[in-house]
Amino acid sequence: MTNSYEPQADQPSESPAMDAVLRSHDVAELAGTTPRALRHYHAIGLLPEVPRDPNGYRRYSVSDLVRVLRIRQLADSGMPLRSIANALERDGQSYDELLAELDARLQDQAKHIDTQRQLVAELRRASAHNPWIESTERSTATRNFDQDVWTLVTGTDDIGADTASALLDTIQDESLAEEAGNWYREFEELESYTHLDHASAERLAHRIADFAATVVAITGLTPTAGELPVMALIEQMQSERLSGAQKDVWQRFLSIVDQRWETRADHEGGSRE
Amino acid sequence: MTNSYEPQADQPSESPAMDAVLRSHDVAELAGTTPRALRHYHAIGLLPEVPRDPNGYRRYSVSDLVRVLRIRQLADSGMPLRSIANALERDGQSYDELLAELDARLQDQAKHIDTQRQLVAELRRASAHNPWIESTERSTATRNFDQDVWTLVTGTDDIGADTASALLDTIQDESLAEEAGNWYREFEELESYTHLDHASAERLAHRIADFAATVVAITGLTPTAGELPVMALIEQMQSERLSGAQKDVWQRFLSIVDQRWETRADHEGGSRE
DNA sequence: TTGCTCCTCACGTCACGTGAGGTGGC
DNA sequence: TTGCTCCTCACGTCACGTGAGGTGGC
Repeated sequence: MTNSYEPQADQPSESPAMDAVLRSHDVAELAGTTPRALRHYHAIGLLPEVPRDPNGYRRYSVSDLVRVLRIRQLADSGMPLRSIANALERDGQSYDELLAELDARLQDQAKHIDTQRQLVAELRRASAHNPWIESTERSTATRNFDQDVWTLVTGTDDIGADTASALLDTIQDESLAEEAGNWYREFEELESYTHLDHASAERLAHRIADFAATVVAITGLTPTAGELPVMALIEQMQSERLSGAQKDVWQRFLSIVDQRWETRADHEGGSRE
Repeated sequence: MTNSYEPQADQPSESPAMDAVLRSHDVAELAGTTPRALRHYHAIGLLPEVPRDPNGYRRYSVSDLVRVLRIRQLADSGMPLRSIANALERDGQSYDELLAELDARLQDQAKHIDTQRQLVAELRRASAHNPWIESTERSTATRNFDQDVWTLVTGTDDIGADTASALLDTIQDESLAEEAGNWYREFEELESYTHLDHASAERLAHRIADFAATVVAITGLTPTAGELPVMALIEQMQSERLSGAQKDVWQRFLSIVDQRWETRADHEGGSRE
């Protein structure tokens, strides 16, 4: 296609014969797309079929190019192809309404992405500073277990990630971290034992219960957390993966906490309902 | 699944039997998704197959639930499923790098949406105030033609939409709008004529050329725009859609402009190259 | 004859939703 | 027997990209 005149001798006309042929490649390039995309538009009826050359090549007019340009303007703006045909046959007023709707949808998408980025930020924060959970002092099995508990707590809706984080922060407090580390190490060492003698089990269970009491006192949390569905899941995971000795100690720990709590509730004349 | 103990008589164990079965619906609900999605994860190998009940139902453990929760956390954050398996078996350091990459991609997406919204805004501005083009004084054919020229000019890369807008604004200037409307109405009335007598054609062509000279003087644009590829397209569209009389007048107009320009270039001793 | 552009199928993409058709336990 | 949940195919979605296989003009 050139800018020069090419008068056709056989066809006298006052205007020059500007019959240079636009083929799919030309139209596509001018509109910033590909021949394949044009065929796609034909296939879905968005772009009417155009006449063919004897060899089957499509012959586009400038008017066809204009339609393709408009299709691309709207598609590049994020409008789905099946809305575009409709949009192009509207007049100013309702055309603008369509664009307003499109903009609203784009705004929703932007908000959604923003939400996703906040989730990513939360995941990064959680994985970055969870020294208690990530501590390399612990065995792989223990670490995996703790990470899974963390996922259960933060991933289900029962307990907010905030509450869980606050709890972890409390435990990581200097005055508590050492004692936590001590009983947890003992507990971890039971990993490969199916049984434990009564006295040792009771001793460790009480130690954990004392620690729990301290945490409860500091945070103001109540042990009724045991009634949350997610706690049932955690208990079931314990039965799936803890050793016999560990399960024994943990059951004793839970019994002690229950007893103490009931005693206290009686004293205060309160009820747990 | 309840929080109560259900000891199994045949199987003495120190820990309660927490063997409540998690089925696809349970796991899906706890993780905020659907059984169908879980089957999909199995199918693509993201979630290992789990044991079945005699009736073929899948039996999930809490550990399986944990994996699903992690899958959903990442998927909700916008990570594609095929990256998630990889992400879940990494340790802290490289896991965080993956999340950083994810965040970068999300940021790109946000920018893309922002670009799209700017395009929508441009389209709305263009359709909102183009009184010259949208004027109901003109015939449908003329209006369509002008709109198509506008699309060609703004949709291809030759001329910036800014330059085009500035040109339109100039024409819409009060001192020019009336004369523009006058000759354009005359030109439009030739819509259904194939021929026009020599004198009338010359008179109208000169009138248009005078107007063009005024615009050129005001805007400082040079008539070399005729050498741009998009001008060839516009000329071809004229040959596709203008009447014989209109094409005649337009060719005369172009000749007059060319002559005047060459004369002036000679006077100034300049050249158009 | 080789290279280039065009053509028509037709599969693949992404994360499931949605029937279709069938089965097991209340 | 009816209703519910689960199961396995298998198609549809969105806008083309990407070969596969073939043809016409230089």
